[in-house]
Amino acid sequence: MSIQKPTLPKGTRDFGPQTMAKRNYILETIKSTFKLFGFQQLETPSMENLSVLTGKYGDEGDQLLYKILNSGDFLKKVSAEKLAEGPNTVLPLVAEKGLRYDLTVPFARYVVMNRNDIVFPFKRFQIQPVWRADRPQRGRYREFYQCDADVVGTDSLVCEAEIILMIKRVFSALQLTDYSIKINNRKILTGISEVIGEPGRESDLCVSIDKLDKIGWEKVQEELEQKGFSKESIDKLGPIIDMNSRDKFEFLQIFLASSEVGLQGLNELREVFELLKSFGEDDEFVDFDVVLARGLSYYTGAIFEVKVNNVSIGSVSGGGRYDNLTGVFGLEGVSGVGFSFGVDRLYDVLEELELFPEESLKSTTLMVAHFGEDALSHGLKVLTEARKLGISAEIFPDDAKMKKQFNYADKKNIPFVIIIGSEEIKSGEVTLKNMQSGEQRQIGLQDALKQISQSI
RNA sequence: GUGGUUGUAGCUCAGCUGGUUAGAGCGCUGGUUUGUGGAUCCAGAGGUCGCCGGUUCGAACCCGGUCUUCCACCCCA
Repeated sequence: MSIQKPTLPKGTRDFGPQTMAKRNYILETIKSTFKLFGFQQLETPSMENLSVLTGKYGDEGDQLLYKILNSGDFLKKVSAEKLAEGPNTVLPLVAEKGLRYDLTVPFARYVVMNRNDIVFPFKRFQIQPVWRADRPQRGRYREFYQCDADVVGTDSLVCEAEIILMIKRVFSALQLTDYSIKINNRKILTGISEVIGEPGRESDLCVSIDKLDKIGWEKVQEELEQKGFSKESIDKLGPIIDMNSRDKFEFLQIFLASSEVGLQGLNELREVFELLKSFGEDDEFVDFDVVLARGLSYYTGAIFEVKVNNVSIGSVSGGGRYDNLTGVFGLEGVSGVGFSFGVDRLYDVLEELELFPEESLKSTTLMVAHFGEDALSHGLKVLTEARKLGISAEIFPDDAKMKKQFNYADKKNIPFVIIIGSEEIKSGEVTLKNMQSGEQRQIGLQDALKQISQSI
């Protein structure tokens, strides 16, 4: 029997202790911010019934869903004729569950199932892994975490403003100082498509315009042409693309004059900026970006996207307002606005900018090193005393050489070591060593612990 | 899903157009120091060269398949 090397499924990762420490630093910051703004946590199962998931993400999305093979004899319902009809017929017969693809659909399902108990507006946040059978790349995984916050059951633009505030709070807590929160409104895009003479085609327009940053204006024009946009329409788009320096509100007020919905979007956006002022906040970091589209087709109002400047990573957060979250599950009229932090990408950003604080890496504060059995049992009391004071402490559990014990403390980044041996047992004191400075001296246990608590 | 790319020690990589017992640095273990860690010095352990098959007298090297990695497209966080 040959021993096989264990491997991880494609596109999945382990998070080791150091990685987890850093991830938790990010996650805790986000979580506390959500809570501060009155959001409550929701968790839903990793698996949903396939009927809940399919058809919600388009044909491509369905391809990317992980399906779970039925337990037991999963071929029970598959006859030879059915099999001959191909995979689309067989799939529902062999799999009735799937792994969640995002957090929005499970959330919608939850809202519908609990509509009588939920008090609207309902503010929930949810931080859980999702799965997609995509082909992995850097920063793209088959299992990754989403970090969503949504408010449903209100049209108030206060929610939009608060999303901006939450993003600002999280980023400032993470010491990020160079980033921009891009904001736009889907209605403005609709208005633009009307004004240029291509009404109802804003989806196609959005998808192409969204690539402006990546591929440039020339290529966007080509793509639009390919999609059947007329030359005149595309030309009318020109002023929008290079309006960056002018007053956007002023310009669009005139440009969109003939489009009711466009003007409405413009007003909504204006109000969001007004609300920010009412909060006593400025619009630092906030950019009105007319060409921000986001590929997602279900946004109907505000659209957000956050980019950290001068790093190689794309957007780290995004979201928007949508109508009718729960319509597919038979509950009409529940609209909302939500956004999401890309934890994995934030991690990469902080790593690239070296912004993880030292403290986020420390595990144990104090380690007890000892010589032999007597010293070890003496050391256990030290642990108890330390833990009473809230100092995270551990003892080297084996009877090992000092060198080995110190090595362990060093590798684990433990800042303090208390040494116990026959001398200390005799004198009733302990030897406290500061691992960073290398200083050490014999003092009473309580003094030593006091010193440690003060330094953390 | 389409096209390409990568895979040698725990890690980062050498390995000449296929030729005996596959190398380095870092790390690891032990010693120098049987009461002291983090750049000293010495010694040592560790590899079915991703996996399966083929070509060959002979394969880490060539061919096919498969898995994995990364990249572009599609799409997306």
